[in-house]
Order: sequence, then structure tokens, then C-alpha cells
Amino acid sequence: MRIGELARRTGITERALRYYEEQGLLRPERRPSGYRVYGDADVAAVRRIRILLAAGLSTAQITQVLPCMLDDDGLLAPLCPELVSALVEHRAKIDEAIDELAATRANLDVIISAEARPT
DNA sequence: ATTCTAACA
DNA sequence: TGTTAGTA
Repeated sequence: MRIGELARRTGITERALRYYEEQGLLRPERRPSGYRVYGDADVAAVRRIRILLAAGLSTAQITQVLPCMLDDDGLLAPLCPELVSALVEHRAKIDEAIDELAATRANLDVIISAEARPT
């Protein structure tokens, strides 16, 4: 199938699909015309990519992580133990980000509650 | 009608 | 990422 059909079947824009290829996440074949040709397996591949992106992984990390992931019809499970620890570390990063945002929100609250009263 | 690359009021 | 221009 060409990019248009893959886009329809995955709900991902053609733009994003081409971007995934640039990042090495997909390696579609090329017709002599230059058109990309994807296989049925790519539909599942895109879903896996979306799951990993939604988990906050960068495209570079996804490229390395995908090879040691088990895809039990939609449910991704980390195989390599190194990957598990890497994901746990990623989770810690998220916790840090949450803390920083909470601090930022607290600073904003101080400003909001200090609203000037009419004189 | 579709897809491709490259580029950005 | 959207979008658009100019092609094949």
C-alpha cells in the first residue's frame, strides 16, 4: 500500500509518516516512481510507534527500544532487562518534570492570589 | 487524483 | 506539524 492508505488505516497524517521514516522508525520500499510502499506489518508498526511516543520516548529511543519489545497484539512488553531499567529511569525523569511544573504552578498561584486591591 | 521533496507569512 | 509550491 502507498502512504495514503497507511495514513487512513492508522489515523496518522502522511506528514508524520514521512517524518517517522526520516527518524528511521519506518523503512518503506520505493517504487521506481519514488512512491513509498508499505506492508501490512507497517500498520502494526505505526501503532507500536504511537504507543511509545505517547509514553514520552523520543524517536531516537524508540528506534533502539523497538527491537527488544514483545508485541502481544497491541500490548507492548519490554523483553531485555536493560530496557526495563531504562524505562524506569525515564519514569523518574517524568516525575522530575511533574515536580518542576508543580513548582511553576505554585509560583503562579502566588502572583494570582496577590491581586492588587483597588485604592 | 496521489505522492514527492523542500521550505517557511 | 501544518501547509504550500511545482512535479512526476
